[in-house]
Amino acid sequence: MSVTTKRRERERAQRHQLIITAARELAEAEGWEAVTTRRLAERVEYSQPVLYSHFDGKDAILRAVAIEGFGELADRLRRARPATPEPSRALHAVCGAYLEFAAEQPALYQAMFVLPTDVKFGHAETPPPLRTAFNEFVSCFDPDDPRRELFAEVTWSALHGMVALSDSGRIPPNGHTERLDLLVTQITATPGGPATPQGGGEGPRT
Amino acid sequence: MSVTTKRRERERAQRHQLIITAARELAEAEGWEAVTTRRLAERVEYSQPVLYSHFDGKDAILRAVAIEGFGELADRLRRARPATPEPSRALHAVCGAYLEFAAEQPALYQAMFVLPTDVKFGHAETPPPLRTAFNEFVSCFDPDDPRRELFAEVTWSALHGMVALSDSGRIPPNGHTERLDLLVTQITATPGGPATPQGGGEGPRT
DNA sequence: GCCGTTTTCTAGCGGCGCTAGTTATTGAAG
DNA sequence: CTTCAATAACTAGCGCCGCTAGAAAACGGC
Repeated sequence: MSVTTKRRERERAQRHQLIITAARELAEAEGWEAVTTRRLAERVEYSQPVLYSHFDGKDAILRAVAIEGFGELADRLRRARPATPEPSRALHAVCGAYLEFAAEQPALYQAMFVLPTDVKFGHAETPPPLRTAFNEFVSCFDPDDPRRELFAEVTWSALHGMVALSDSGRIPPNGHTERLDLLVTQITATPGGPATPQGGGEGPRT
Repeated sequence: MSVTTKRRERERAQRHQLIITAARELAEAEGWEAVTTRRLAERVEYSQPVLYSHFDGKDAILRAVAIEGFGELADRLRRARPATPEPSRALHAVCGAYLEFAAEQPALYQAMFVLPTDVKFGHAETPPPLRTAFNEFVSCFDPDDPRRELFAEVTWSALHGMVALSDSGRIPPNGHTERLDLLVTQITATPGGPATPQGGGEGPRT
């Protein structure tokens, strides 16, 4: 392999990343509906078919953006979760970081969790960063609780619901702090409570 | 106004509904991405421009479908919530009905809560059925609790998160029963648990 | 039976994702 | 230094999209 070939491959890799970044920036600036192959090509200063020499199609570009996002989210959540033994605080920190991430980069979040995708979740071929991100939630719960994954799922669902609903204008975003606080309080609460002794098998059984 | 004019208006109203129903059925059968104005026109056996004499555009048709859905959801939730004083059971019933609704008619649900919309939520001009539906959640909580709306918001968010994530293949749908049970248990739990009577202002103020 | 209004249709615009076929570029052999 | 096969990039175009202008048809009132 000649030295020039090497250079070409390097340039090609750079352009690959350039496309991803351009798509992401364009989406963040004007929304995903503005990200067309024509506009994207114009932005990277190449013709349209060049995109198809790097990706299988528009969906693949979107997927690449999403995967990039998974890594960044995982980093962020890991940094947020302090090595505190107190579960409530750790969970609050992780959930807060999640909401921040979604609020700061709504288009990226959409690519990851809203737009149709064929990225496998909870599967064998799930992107490792995605698993890592989810595990940050799991790690906030008691390691001895066999239901900690379930707790993580419900927590994540609630957060995603908040993000999705506020992002599409279905709930006002200013109540997020209160919702976050309430969510964490309730998810870490012990059922039964002082005032409501609903027998032993509280809740309709799992 | 002549009698024939009346007939024409009646027929026109029927066609209006026909378009909405056709859009809904087509979406439910093949997904919203398959609902194009051309296919829709073909289905109602009129030419494409006729759609635009009934609606301002494709978005308006979608909005009409969503509003129809709000009414049906409100009915469903109202029927589900029994006149039980026990909050946990009522909430479980309403949440269960919500998830059923979403699972049975995923495309309708998407039109209501996922696809971009300009329907006003939590506003003055919010469609009444939508308010009604949301109030079914609110009514599950203690009328004396000033935070019952907040509780309803968080509950709804969590449900929506479950629906959205499972609908797009991001969490497996078979865990829904467990997630529902856990959500209701936690949301109706008293924070602090049996051992921690949390004084008056539990949680970081609202 | 005619005419103005209203309704409906045909045809087409610009833009979409994507691709076939052609041109330009380039590294290496003669 | 020239020539040539291979590679890279482009132009042009396909079928589809949402939407609309202008023609054609249907129809009520006289």
